[in-house]
Amino acid sequence: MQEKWLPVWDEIAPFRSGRPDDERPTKYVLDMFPYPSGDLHMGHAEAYALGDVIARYWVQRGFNVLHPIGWDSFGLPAENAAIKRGVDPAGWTDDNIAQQKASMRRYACSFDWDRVLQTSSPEYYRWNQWLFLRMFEQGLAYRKDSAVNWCPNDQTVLANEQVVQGRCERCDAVVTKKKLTQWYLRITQYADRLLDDMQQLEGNWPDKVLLMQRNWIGRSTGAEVRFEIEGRDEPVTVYTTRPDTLFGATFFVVAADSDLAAELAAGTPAQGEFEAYLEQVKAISEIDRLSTDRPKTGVFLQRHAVNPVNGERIPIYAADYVLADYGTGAIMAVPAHDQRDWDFAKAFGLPIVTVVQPPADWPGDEAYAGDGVAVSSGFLDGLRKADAIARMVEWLEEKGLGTGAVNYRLRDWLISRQRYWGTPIPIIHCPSCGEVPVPDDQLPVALPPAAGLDLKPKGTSPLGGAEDWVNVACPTCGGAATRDTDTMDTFVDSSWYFLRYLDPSKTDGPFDVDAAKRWMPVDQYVGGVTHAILHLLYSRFFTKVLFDMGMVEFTEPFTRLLNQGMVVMNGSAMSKSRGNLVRLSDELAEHGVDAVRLTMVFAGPPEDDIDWADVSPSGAKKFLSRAWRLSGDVTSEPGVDVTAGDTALRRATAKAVDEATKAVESHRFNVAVAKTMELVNAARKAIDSGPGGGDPAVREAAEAVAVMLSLVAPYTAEEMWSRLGHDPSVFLAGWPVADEALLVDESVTCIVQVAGKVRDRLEVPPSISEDELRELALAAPGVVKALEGRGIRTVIVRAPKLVNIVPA
RNA sequence: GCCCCGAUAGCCCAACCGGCAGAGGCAGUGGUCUCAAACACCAUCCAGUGUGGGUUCGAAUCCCACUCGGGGCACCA
Repeated sequence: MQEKWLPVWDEIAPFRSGRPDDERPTKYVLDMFPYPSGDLHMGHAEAYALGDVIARYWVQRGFNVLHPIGWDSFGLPAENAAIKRGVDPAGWTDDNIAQQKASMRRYACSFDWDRVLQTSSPEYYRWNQWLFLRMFEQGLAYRKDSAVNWCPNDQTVLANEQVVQGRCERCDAVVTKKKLTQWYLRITQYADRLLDDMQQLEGNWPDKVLLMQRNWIGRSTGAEVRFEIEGRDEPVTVYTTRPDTLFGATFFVVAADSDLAAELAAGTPAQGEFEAYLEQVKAISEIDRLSTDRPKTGVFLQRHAVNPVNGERIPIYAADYVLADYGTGAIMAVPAHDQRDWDFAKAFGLPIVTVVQPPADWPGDEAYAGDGVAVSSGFLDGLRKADAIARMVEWLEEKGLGTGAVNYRLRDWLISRQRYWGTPIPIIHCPSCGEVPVPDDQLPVALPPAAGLDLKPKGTSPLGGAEDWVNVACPTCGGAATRDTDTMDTFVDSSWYFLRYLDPSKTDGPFDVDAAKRWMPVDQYVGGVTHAILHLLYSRFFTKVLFDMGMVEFTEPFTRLLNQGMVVMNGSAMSKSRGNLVRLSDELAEHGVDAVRLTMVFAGPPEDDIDWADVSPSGAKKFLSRAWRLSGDVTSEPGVDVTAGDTALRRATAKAVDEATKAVESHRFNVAVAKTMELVNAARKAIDSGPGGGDPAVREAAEAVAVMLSLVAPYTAEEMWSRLGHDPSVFLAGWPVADEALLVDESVTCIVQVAGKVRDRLEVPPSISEDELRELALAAPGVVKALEGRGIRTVIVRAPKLVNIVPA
């Protein structure tokens, strides 16, 4: 069947979305683009089957649907594979893309093949560079020197987001810290908008994803407070969410790995001890550092700060439980009301002063962080937490000692990577002019050929080895200068690709601004929950930057988001090492494309994982042939007057169509399939033991089945459509419309309960009045019997479906 | 440790606003067809909704507590 229909579909191109005279309303359905690391696998098969249902549904509903695909083709896996096999990453990547593309076509995805893109092509990454330069101009892209996450295995830096539990997200190596000068994107400048604009997504994105994004951004409100330091001209500012506990601050802690700590320790008797401690801190892996039950360590720096509210001298410690890159890298410690400070105070024998009254039954063996009345706090005494915070901020601002402040967990996005297979950063370093952007008309800064370069990870970018490429004249002064040798994080590529699809071959800009007005934002995005934070957050950030640049008119790129689950085998993720890998190609060979797709869609709700051991592709295949046989048993001609058909079957058809429609729109695709199965069963019955295959209602049902199946099983549906006497393609046949009149039942079965138990049933017209129904119910034999002369307390009537009689 | 989600038949899953627990499928059983088998078709078995309370005329559905499973966050001051 594949050989038969693929060329026909190529001819018709039912899913081409770029026709200029197309007057259908538009929809943009987007599947997350794949990484070309090999052939498609089961996970792809699930994701694309689900995206396809949505895209094909809207086409059937008469929309001009943009459903594009491309490849996220830059990145470490390609490079690592290329190194291992000693081949060029470009060639390797292109081979995989060709293979995946062929598989997608066989899998009959409704992609618009006129809009394909791949991020590793210079025509694409040129615009990464262009966007980077626009951000550079606005100060949104900048270079800074700091301790960064370093993956010793991949020999490259990682964004905060790519460190999971202290390990490299990709290779699981334990991440270390390294001091480097790196490029960052100032995403923190958009933190508030990233948070607040989530309102638009509420209800349309999974709650889970919104929650994860909120947590990731981690906005907290509090105050910055200035502490005088003895023997230092400048005060040191700390950030706290609990300014109401300022009277309870009994010591002061600076992050051991901060510059401030080194400065404060310098020249004190504690310097030697501090330096030894710092060495020790650096030696601890991120993993150990992150473990929360680790005992508190630190060094007294032999210096003191002054608590601004009461003038008390408090000792300054350097410790590693304070983070250098959050807030100001220094804190006021209030052991009575912060568990970490409590633990530290206990370890170092520091005083603990209660300034918020805990409840009477508080055991007092740990910090009390809850609400309560302020005590021993001067002007705050008697105020509850919220009021005390407000009062303290007011007081600090009056005295010029501090101010209300907001902080974020979110850090700026580190985008430099010391690897080859990525977008070169379009900056030239000139000894006299500094960081000079590559002029737009010299873009793209193309990657030098991999041949001759040492791609093996060694801590510096392989591009540094391409001397002809690195050494250039400074665009500003013409003097000898060098190119930046780092490449961009591949998440840059995927942060705006959805815009590039609008005109993937555009040469005078990253995307077609007018087309964006027509198509964007994406109506439905489909992809795995693995990208819940990274990719989605970055895409949202880029969209807001583009909005500020006036290039787009919306602030959120993806209106609705569907996260499909994973395909697992026997309860766990498939992997070669586990030996539970199911190969997509094997499944396709055994059951066929339609059966595999149907299995994916029918397995359960799309967001649930599919355990391949629990589902039945052979069952799916059986159903498809059952549906297909229907089309052969229809003996009436196309266009026959269906209103003359058997009413019972017509009702069944209307009901199935109606319910399947609702199910598809609410993404309960498994239910939509079940309704289609139901209709097939009803039609079968009508043919074998009802009015027979010649009845027009049977044709109506079979045609509805063909169209409904076209979302999931395109080959079978097209074959059915053809056997039913129609020209291709069933994809454009139009979604069946349920006749409203047929949806109203002639009579309804009314349940009559006595004390909540069903005692009788009545066949009543749907329009029956409450009073009428009450009377009928009270007279029903089952009711009379159940009551046995008992009195009646209440009768609850829910016409026309239910009556509940409560006996006295 | 904190937060979120889930638990319905042997299995995967349905069940609208609280109203007959079953739409669909897998597996099973019995039958029709067949020389026989497969296929196909027909029929049929199977749970009272994780546990314990509560609200209600009525709870799978709402509330509380717990158990188990999955996920997220985790020295962010």
